[in-house]
Amino acid sequence: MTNLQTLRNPSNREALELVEDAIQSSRMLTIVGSCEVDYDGRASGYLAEGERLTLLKPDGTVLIHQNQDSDPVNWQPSGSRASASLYEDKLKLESTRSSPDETLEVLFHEVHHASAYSLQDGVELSLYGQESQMQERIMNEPEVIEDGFRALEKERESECGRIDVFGRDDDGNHVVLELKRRRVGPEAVDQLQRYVDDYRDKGYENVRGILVSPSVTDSAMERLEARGLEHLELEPESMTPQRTKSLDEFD
Amino acid sequence: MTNLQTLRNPSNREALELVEDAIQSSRMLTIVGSCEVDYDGRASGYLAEGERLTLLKPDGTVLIHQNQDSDPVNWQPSGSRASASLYEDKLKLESTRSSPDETLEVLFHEVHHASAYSLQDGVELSLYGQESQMQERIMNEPEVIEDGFRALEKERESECGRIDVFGRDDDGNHVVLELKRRRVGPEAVDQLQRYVDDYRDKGYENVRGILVSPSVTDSAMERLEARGLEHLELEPESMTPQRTKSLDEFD
DNA sequence: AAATTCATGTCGTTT
DNA sequence: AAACGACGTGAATTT
Repeated sequence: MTNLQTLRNPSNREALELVEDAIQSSRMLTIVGSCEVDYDGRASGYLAEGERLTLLKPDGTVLIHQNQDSDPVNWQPSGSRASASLYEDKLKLESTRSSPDETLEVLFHEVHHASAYSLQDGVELSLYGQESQMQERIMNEPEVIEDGFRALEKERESECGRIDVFGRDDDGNHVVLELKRRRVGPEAVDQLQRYVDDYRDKGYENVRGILVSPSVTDSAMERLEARGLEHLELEPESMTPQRTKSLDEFD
Repeated sequence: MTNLQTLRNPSNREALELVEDAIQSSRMLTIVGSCEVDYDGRASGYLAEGERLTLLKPDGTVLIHQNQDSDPVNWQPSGSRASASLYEDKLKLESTRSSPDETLEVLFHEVHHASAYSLQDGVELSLYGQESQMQERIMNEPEVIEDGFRALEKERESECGRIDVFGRDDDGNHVVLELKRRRVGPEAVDQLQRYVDDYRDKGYENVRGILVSPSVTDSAMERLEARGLEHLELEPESMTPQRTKSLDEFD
């Protein structure tokens, strides 16, 4: 890694120089110090003075992290534009974006530590066990749904969103599948229902709706039954269908 | 701030010492270096070697950030437990959690910079413009919904979730309100419908459902009309109801 | 621990 | 830019 710069207990003026340099040269920047934060945009917020870690990325992302929690206490998403200045002898980091118009102001009373990094990283994460992989599996092996099922199309358009998988069963019924990678509640039933409604409105008859997921909550199952919709148990990770009980397993 | 420790281009053995010390003493830790990452849990993933910034918080949170994006490329949420070791001369940071069982392994080939911080911060964010504030406003000033509306209860239980606001109108109808702080699509209509269904199932008659939000999409409006549900325009931030047209504004 | 919902959600994709 | 849905969503709240 080239260009690692660090300041320990700098004056706010020294810190400003590093911050402006990091923004200019598109380097990742960390600032640890005592600050207060103002946010105004979709909502508005104020965070009184305290010690936090602020991260400014080359793409404009700003993250302010406290001692706890995955989520930053304040932030600005990628595409925002940052600038720094001195305000009453304090270091002010300002980030703005548009649509929606939002501003984030971080006022550092004291900077304890600031660093700028040039990170070399072109690698992307490979992730397994997503809904898209359930979809591929079903397109390739439609029999995991049921004998005689034919998967005709994925991402088929409807009036209110895309249908994960559309197909036909052995009896010639149309079948709408809604896939979920994890256990789901009644909102997933309603999502399936929207697509089924849509095809019935278009004049299709004999439309079955099947929710495909590892499991569903009780209230989701009630709602499925009330609407005449079905559930099929399927795991995303191993992508193996419901395992039948072994001979040693009794009720 | 007490106890700021920093290592620049340390050996992996030196870095290990700092990491273990930070974990032991519950300090915030940043590690910038070249690493590969393995994740296994609800899904599984692999991130090949590259330079990133890793953040380990005192509460067990782990965040691995690349040059871009708000979201970490890999992470472990708060409550996870971290440990460090040397593995084939490399620094291995391992974090595990249970329910769900998940493990994250960060293998540093080279550490460029590592720092540990004790952050003093007991302050919480004050945030305005949330749904809960729309709710309070409506409980206090029910006339923002309509003349004669009485707000009887918030967070009232139903079979499938809590109703934001439950009340009665001037004609004695029961009224279910679903509040949203921003523009919403058809899924919000279905959420409202679930609560209305539930009260009708319980034998209530004359149940009105009103979606309260700054605006709705076209498909949401269609679905509202098809279901006989209503929409009321209300902003979360200023919390002022839909402004009536001034005399200068014509169609 | 399970269920439910909000969120300044963020992010990807398509229209 | 708007709409729509997935996400290893996270976080809060209640049962």
